[in-house]
Amino acid sequence: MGTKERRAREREQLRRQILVAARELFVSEGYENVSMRKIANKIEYSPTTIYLYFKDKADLLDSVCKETLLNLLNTLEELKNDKSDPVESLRRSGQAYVKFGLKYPQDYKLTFVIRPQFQKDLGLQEGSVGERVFNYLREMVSECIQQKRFRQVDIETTGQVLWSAVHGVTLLLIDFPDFPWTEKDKLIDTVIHTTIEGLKA
Amino acid sequence: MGTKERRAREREQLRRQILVAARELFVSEGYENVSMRKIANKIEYSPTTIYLYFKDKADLLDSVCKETLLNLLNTLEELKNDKSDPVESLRRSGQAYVKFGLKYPQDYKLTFVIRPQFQKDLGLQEGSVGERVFNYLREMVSECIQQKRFRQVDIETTGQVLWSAVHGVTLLLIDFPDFPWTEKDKLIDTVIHTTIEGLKA
DNA sequence: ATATAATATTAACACTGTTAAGTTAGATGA
DNA sequence: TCATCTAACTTAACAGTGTTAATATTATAT
Repeated sequence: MGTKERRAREREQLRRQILVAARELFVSEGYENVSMRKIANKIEYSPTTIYLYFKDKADLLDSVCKETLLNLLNTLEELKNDKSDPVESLRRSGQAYVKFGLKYPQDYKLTFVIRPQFQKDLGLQEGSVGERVFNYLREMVSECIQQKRFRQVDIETTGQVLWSAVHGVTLLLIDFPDFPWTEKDKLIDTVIHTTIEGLKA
Repeated sequence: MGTKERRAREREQLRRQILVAARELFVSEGYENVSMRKIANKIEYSPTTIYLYFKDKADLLDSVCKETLLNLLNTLEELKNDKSDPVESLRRSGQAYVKFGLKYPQDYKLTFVIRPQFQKDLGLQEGSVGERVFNYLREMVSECIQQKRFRQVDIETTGQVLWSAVHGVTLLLIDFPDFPWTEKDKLIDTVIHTTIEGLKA
């Protein structure tokens, strides 16, 4: 009597299919240029079927972004083996963060700019992926402080400062591609280096 | 024979009326929730009249944002009399920038996030207001370097680093109001202070 | 008064997100 | 086996979108 399980599996499969189609379209055409009908066409279902799996378009976006955050978290945690000095670890994490944003610029914008516009009250709730990402940052920072490599600043503020820096440079590079930037990698390096220098003991 | 002038004046008046109505609605309801019909209703004209004054909705947004940039520029240039030490001047400019963004969060997002999404190729063209804002930053930075208060870094990169920092913290505070931030002013201070410290000689 | 130019409106097109009602197919129980 | 029930999906519709073309109105110039 595995029919119940099979049904559940099929259900999950279609849900994923929708999610994949939605992400592809959001990324290639931009959230506001993607209609439920376009997504439906892509998966060869009627538009209203999507509503059996997601509350509305914003919910669809929400799910896509949660996946993105999970990908970001995995990317960062791959660096955790790195047992070099904590400041160098933090620097690499910053690099990885920006690199992730520039590798998937549309996903990054969806997650950190578009989503907050539609989904209010995402204040990093208990156990969310967003919280886990920020916890990662906290650990990195905490290590630097414990080892007296940074001056005695509080962990929260320091984490937020670092986040501001990498978020800022990532978004600027994405949003103003025609601005006469310094060579990209140099700019990213300098942003991270400058911030870290400013935090040192 | 001042009828031509009067007509031109009236034309400009209506143009401004549209612009004001559009900004108010964009700010209170968000760009994507504002329809041409809503704007038209507000000024008691038919929707299509707007198209006699603006190419399309994106053009309307564009004009609103140019105004915002001008306001930002004026806000910053008021500080120019400030003949205190150049590092302190720069710090105050950073403060003013973030403060402006938080005072008009929707306008800030329209200008620095929404507009680039619709208006491609705004790479800081010759003589634009955006260029003038960045020039302001260049001057501030250049003064710090000339007086040997910063180490010998190139002006462009330094400017971009500072912009990244203030842009980042501004957007984060706007987009994630429910995040457990350090006390706002302290965070802003720390972001700017840290960046400047990292640039010092 | 009439022709001309500028300005504004009406009607329409092809879309949008979303809901309510209706249909179909497969599993369940007798 | 047959009726029933239920989950999955679709059709039709609503009120709204940006934008264009054609039309109407108004004010100026001749």
